[in-house]
Amino acid sequence: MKIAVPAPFNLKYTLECGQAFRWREIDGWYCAAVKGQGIKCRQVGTDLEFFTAPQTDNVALIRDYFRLDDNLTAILREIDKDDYIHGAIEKYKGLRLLRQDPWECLVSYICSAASSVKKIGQDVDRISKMFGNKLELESYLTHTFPTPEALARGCVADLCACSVGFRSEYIHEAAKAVASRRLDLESLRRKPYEDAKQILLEYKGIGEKIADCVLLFSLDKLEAFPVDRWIRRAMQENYQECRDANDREIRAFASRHFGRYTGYAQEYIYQRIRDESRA
DNA sequence: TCCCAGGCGAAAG
DNA sequence: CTTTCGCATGGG
Repeated sequence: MKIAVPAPFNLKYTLECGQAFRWREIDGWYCAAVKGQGIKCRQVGTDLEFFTAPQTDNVALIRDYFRLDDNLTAILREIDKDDYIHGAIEKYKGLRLLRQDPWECLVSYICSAASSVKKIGQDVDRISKMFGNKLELESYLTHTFPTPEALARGCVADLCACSVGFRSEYIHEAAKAVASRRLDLESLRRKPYEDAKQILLEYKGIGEKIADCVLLFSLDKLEAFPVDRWIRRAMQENYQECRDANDREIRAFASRHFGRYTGYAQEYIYQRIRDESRA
């Protein structure tokens, strides 16, 4: 299956920027399990070629997951407020936020605390292999991310075996909350950003940064601006107003500086600071 | 071997 | 209220 994607669109930047953790590049194709479906895809110019399974040719899934309805040109124009982010926009133009599954996103970012992008992917893979279902797509073998019920049924020791360490109890508690309907992640999509965030903050292991990541990467809160150690450094070093700012002040500055799409600004800045410090 | 990693919660100031 | 420290584990 092949669809034309709206420019700008860059699949590599979108899948390798560190917002999602289970994509693997094999022979020029990106493969992953997304929302219970296997996806294998590649970009050829302005086309996105893909396979999905077990539902074949699932265009709706692709359009939703890659946020193809976002007018990225208009969004980038709106956040292009200064030289620093302008440089990031020029270099990473086509990077799109994803609309991930909220449950997988929540667990992934609970795993992200004091970890690395590589290890998070390993953790989520181990969790999927232990608790998820087998999935085959065009000879690519993987596992779906487990349902909250599957994780809630498991024990904390099994999660520990996935090498998530001190995060295992946080994950298990979240699984029980979602499986029991005490926490309805999908309902947060319809609530105002601040209300949704306060609900997530009630759970152990979910702080300001992780809540913002879940809201931004899976629940359509483009006004969220997750502040991690990299973003903190980038903002303090490049914005006079943030020189001595704490995380709360950095979020407040970003919100008034970049406007309603500050979450997109965060992802472009994250890419720039990561690339420049890798050198 | 040592240090760091898309933080967080609890203790201490 | 803000700052400091311990936390499990794997990778560089």
